[in-house]
Amino acid sequence: MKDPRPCSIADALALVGEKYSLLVLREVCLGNERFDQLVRNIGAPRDILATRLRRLVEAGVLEKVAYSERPRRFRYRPTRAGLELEPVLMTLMAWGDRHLRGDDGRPMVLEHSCGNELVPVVTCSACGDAVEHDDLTAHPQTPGWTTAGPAAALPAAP
Amino acid sequence: MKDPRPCSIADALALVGEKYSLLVLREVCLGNERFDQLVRNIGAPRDILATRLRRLVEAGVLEKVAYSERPRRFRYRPTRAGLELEPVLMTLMAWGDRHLRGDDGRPMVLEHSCGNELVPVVTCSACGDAVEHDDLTAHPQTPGWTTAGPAAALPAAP
DNA sequence: CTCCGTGCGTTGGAAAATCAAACCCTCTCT
DNA sequence: AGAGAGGGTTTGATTTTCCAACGCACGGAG
Repeated sequence: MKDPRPCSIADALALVGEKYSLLVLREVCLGNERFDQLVRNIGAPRDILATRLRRLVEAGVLEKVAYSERPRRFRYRPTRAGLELEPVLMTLMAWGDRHLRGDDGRPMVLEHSCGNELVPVVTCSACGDAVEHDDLTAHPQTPGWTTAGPAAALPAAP
Repeated sequence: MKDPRPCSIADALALVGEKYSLLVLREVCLGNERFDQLVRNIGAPRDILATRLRRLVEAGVLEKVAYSERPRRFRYRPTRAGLELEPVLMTLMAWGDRHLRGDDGRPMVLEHSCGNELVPVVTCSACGDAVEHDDLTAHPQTPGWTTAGPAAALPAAP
């Protein structure tokens, strides 16, 4: 996943965008932290899951903790960085609920501590308003890149 | 990507979780809607990109619109459903900014209409508070599934 | 002690997806 | 006629995925 455009979305996806990675996060956030639970609940091949887990641990998203010596058994816990991926999961789930099923009911409902069913809304931390597409302006920080592309329509000849 | 657990996160990922799909969304949301722009800005092989675009169009996330007859030329525009994936992109970008770079500056800054740099926060639409992991309780809606797994620790024999 | 079951992976070979480069077609411009 | 842009498709090599089977370390039952 090499992306010509410098971009944190691409960088994040290079890490957690591989097949099953976000589902691993879903499970550990639900409290299912053991290898076999992950295999059963995600349906991933064991070898692939092992590979993903290694990567997520080395990236600091998960933590491999022994919950038993002799026999040595491990569980995978989300780190702070891992927990901070939950907003991604929530918005993804909300999108799936809205657009991928025809009111046959959601397969999972999240309850917020306020007592209501969680409907996640992305807001601007500065003004508190819900963020709409039209309210955004993108400012690339890398010289040579615009929102349109690399040195957009390069004018001068070499 | 068959997931044993009934889950909108898995369903959403089955559609937009393939390599490059979310980057396509990023580009069209930035206004880069032509095939060649997508190839250049994403760095995907042309054939794969063509495949992804077909899938996203047929799923109703993108719309293929001719912007020129003779020669026939197309652009890909986000539908309403496509635009509603932006919260996913925003939270993903924010996460990447926070955890994947050591303050060498973000590659892209989004400005909100309120005049401030956008820092996206996921809030509960009911109470308006920012959502933390510990504030959530999961309620599976599918009989046979708990947060722990399928018929968690099946007790009775067949 | 031997067999069974659990937990956590690794191994091997077949099947599928990805990749890069080349190719094709349709127009336009010079 | 030739060159170039736009929008893909084809080809063949390289990677990944997949899945079943195996390995190993233990604990308990018979």
